[in-house]
Amino acid sequence: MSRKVFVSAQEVAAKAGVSRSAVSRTFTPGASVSKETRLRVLQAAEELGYHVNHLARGLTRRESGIVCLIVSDLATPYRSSLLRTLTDRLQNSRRVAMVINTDRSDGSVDRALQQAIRYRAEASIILSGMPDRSIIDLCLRNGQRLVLINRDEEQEGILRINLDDAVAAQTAVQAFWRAGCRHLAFANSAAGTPSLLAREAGFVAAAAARGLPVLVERQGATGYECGRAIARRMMTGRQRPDAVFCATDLIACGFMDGVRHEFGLSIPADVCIVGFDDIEQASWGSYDLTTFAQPVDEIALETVSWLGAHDNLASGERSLLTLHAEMIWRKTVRAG
Amino acid sequence: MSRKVFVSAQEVAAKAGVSRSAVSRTFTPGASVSKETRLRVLQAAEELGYHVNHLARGLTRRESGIVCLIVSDLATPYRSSLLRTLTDRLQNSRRVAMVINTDRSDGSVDRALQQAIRYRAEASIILSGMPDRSIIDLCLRNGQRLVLINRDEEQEGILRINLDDAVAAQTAVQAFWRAGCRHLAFANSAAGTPSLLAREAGFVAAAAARGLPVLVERQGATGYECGRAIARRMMTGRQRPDAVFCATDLIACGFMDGVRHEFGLSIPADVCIVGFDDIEQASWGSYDLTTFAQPVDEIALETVSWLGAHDNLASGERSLLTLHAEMIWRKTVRAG
DNA sequence: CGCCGCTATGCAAGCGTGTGCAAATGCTGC
DNA sequence: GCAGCATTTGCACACGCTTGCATAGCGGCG
Repeated sequence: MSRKVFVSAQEVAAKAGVSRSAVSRTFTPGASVSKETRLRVLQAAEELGYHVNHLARGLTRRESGIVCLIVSDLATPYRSSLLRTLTDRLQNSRRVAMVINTDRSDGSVDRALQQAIRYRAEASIILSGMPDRSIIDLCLRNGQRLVLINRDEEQEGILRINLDDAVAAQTAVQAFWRAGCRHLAFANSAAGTPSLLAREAGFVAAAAARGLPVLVERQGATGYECGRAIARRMMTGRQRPDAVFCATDLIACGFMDGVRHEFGLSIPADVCIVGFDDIEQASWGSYDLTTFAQPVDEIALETVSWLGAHDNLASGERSLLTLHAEMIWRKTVRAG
Repeated sequence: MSRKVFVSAQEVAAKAGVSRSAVSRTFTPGASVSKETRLRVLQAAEELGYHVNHLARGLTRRESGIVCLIVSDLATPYRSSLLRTLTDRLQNSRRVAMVINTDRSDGSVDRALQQAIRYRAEASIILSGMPDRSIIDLCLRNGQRLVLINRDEEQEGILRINLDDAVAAQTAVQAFWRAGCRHLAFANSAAGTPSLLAREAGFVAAAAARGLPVLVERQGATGYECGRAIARRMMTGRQRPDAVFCATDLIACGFMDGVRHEFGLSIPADVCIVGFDDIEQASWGSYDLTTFAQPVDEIALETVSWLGAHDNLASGERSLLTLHAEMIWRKTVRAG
């Protein structure tokens, strides 16, 4: 019944009594059509239910309008909120998002990426914490523009968006100091992601500047369970910290739950905590976590605006963007 | 530099010393090519970095391999986990996911959907709670197959996947009853989504079967805040419930935080709680929520398997699938 | 009136593939 | 050696669209 397939520009042209070119031009912004024919075409198109075939258009124009989002741990609060904002912004700029899930470690990632290349995606945005070098190469070699979020890769034609992790870490140290904490610790995962490492290094350095050592713990995959595991280790250790900076809000949530429910300690009286990301759960009553907000909106904005700038000629184009992560004060750090 | 654009089958053919058709057939499963030429083509393709252009292929084959995921509240735990599983499953079946974000209420949704139609997406999967009727129509009218998840639309050529919400609700009532609770309540949002309504109705009916009335509260948008608001209302009301079934885990989390932190009550001693979805946070130490698990894997599996069955001829095809939501026992309901 | 310049339109050549059809090739059995 | 058949290959057209080029129309100006 509705298997009547699709309407082509040809049919619209026939119905409107014009040439196929006229139809094409009607749907091409900036083309030369008279007001009158444009109207007739639009009406005919409306009646027939015509939609420009972007496969064909992409073929001739050599630009597909497809942007590919390469993401791992998609179901994680921070990632999913970034994904939401990006898809929203992209579709508001007349592009469309194709998402590639890199959770599996078998060959399916490569296969998926090749899929994206086959669709001639114009750009890839990599949200994945640790994209293979090979993925990046593949994208570039196939003429895609590339945006890396929180990732360390220096190369031509790619935009990197990072956060001022070191500054944030310093702010955290300062907050802890004012709260009277002198036994600092850092809770990290074993993932080794650049941004996580940067926070850790920044924290250690800022603490050292005040003459404070830092107990660093790295364990497991970035997430809630990792926080709980670290809580167990730290709180049974010889020297209990009284302030811990968690590399991630998820880690912080796990850490807080561990500290409270397994050790009966209270926050911030016994131990102060600061997280990073400002995921939704950080604001929930059970946590009320002081943390640093990922400037998700800004990231998305800068990304699509960079995609919009087609002049990828000058290799001197500003390719590294460092955004600010603002501290959100809640209740897990004692007032100074 | 890498702006050398793309390699076409023509070039591969030249390099391999065969006709372009041979190249095409090499990359078309089931086509007739001799082992020998296939090998030569593959090698040439490898060296040149050739990737079949799916825009062109989609054009002639009249199937794009694109599946469109229409989703609202993408950053929500349940939605994002469903999205993750779906993208994974899709790309494992040689398809690719295009996501359309319907959070904004302005025209951008329609625009985005039209975008998907323009790419000749083969199917749309609607995760959005309340898709406009017009969206559904548009998809169908353009020859897409349609999968509706937790949604009530009876029509030809579409697959509906629902949960046995009523059974779950009945199970919840039973659990509450065994725990000795006699003052039941249902915490719902004002969204009016079919599945939410089904849970509510099922709960009320099952309670009535035992002669128990149910205090029903509907408020705001589905989410954490909604749960907190309802907690405030219910706990200041004349008759405090001692058992509440929350339409969603997010609502349950908000409700629990409200009950605990604003009213100092304890769970499950003072009030038993059951949620729905089994989001990750439900298993966190601060909640340890007894809830019903969305069979996310099963949903994704059924979806792509249905997409794989190309015989959409018989209108009598099984188009409604009711999956089971299993109860996950944790700590928010007293043992029977 | 003739020419210029501008805008609107149509023609036709692509864009990179898939695929039906016919020709070519190779193999088998007589 | 030849008919008969299966397999492989190439040709050429189709898919639906964009766009350069040429042409037609038209108003203005000298």
